[in-house]
Amino acid sequence: MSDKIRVRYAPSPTGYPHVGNIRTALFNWLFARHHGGSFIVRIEDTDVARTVEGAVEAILDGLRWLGIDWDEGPEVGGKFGPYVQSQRLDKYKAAAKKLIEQGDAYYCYCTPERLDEMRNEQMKNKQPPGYDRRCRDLSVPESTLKWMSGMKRVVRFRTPLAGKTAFHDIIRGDVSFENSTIDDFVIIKSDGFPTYHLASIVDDHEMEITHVLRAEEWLSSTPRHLMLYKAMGYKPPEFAHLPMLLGTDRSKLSKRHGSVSIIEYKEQGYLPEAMLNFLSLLGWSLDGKTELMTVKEIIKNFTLGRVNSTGAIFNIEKLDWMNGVYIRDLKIDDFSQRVVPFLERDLPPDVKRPLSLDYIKKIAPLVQERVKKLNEIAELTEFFFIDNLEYDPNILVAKKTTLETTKVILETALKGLDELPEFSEESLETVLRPMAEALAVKTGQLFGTLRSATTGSEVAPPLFQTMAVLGKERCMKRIKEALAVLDKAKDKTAG
RNA sequence: GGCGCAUUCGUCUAGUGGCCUAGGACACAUCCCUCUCAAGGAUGAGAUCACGGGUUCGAAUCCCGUAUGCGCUACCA
Repeated sequence: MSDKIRVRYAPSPTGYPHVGNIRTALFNWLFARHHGGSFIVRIEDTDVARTVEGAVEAILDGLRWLGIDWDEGPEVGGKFGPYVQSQRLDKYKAAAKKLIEQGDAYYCYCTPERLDEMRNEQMKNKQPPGYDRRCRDLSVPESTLKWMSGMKRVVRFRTPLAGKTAFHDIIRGDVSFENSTIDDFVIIKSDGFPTYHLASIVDDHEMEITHVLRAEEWLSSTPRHLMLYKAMGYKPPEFAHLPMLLGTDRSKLSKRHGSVSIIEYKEQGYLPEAMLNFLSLLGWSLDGKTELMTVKEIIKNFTLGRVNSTGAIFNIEKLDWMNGVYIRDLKIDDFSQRVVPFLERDLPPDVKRPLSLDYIKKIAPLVQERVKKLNEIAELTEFFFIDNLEYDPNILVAKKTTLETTKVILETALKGLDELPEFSEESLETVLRPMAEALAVKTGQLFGTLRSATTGSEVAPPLFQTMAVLGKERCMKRIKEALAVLDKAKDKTAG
């Protein structure tokens, strides 16, 4: 590995950026950065029918969000460009032409219908499905005649009928396949576009890729790629097939397992640094003990030797925990700023926008250690932003107290607060704690009732801090409203 | 069906022949702290290392077989 390492991430823009895919990108990037090599992004848009508009942008956004930067590729260019396969068709055509001329590939005129029929027949007879090589030995005149008559054709690779194709996978060790189990696969489709097999080997060669790190699902097609490298006279790169990301049922992670797009995780309020840390631990480990690491530390320690070969279930509970750790670790100003877009998005529409950053900075410390995801914050802090609380009288009355005592509690508190010269966490505590004793109720009962009155909820951040942020005026107003609600409830029970 | 890869607590993993009566983390349980919720601290439960054979003085670790899971088997990547 003394030569400069060059790796690539080659997504196909057929939809949202899947986390499994992004994990592959991450491992490539970590590997490149660890070794001081280059990380290249190449768009593999050779399937015209499945290409989705906006997918490229979404994929690049996902990478940018995580802080994965690329040295060559879309937007940044590079000396091996273009980095979009649909703009490199001439290269694949030239490669196919060379293969045909050498006798390593041939035109096939079989129709999709015929191939379908053939496969069904093979399945019915419990034969391994595969192309029956009908066009393999078509003579040049025969082929030309079919072409002139307007028949569609593809180009297939002439797979050796015997022998073995063996290679060394960095993660899995020595792997070998019988050539007889590999059929004559298509390299150029009838629309003139190459298949992945041809396009990737041509590009990997031209872009001087030294290591191909991709998901395990590609392991079985590696012998095809090796055959192509050999036929083209190219030196193949090293291969490392990464373990796959699995859903909870151990099948390949997909939409039906829940959120799979990296963008969805961003929108739910996962921190990119937490996501990156978590993803890096799916199939790789430092020592089995160290789990919380900065990107720098991960890069410093990332080696293929510590990548394991077993598929990993995407365990969202652990991600949630880790995200909570990262949230708690944030400096308060940083945390406040990250919270802003989530509050802007999630708070009720009648809350006036734009929100005040100064006000958010006061609220933020109260919830920072209470959330695992940023999208939980709006619900937790809504009472700081809305004008009118809706009280459930039941939550105002603390456990083991009566409606009457509750009224006394609120009235006493109201008086006590009114006399407070200064409305701060400390002053509130000094006046409220003795008040419980004077009222002969437990602090929990007093604080609970006040919490419900000032926040409208039984669960909220610590009382004194919360009230201090709310301010004297709002607290008093809310306590009065609570009292009114209590009166109404009393009338109802009486009447 | 064929071919390939994989198999350590529910989950992510450590382990590369003796340090393993298998370690860490998440989740879970109990307790402590406590104005609720969190956070934090402590403790605990949880794995006959898929199974069966070998090799070896000694195996989670090496070999073989079986089972199971997953992947591929497209003019998708």
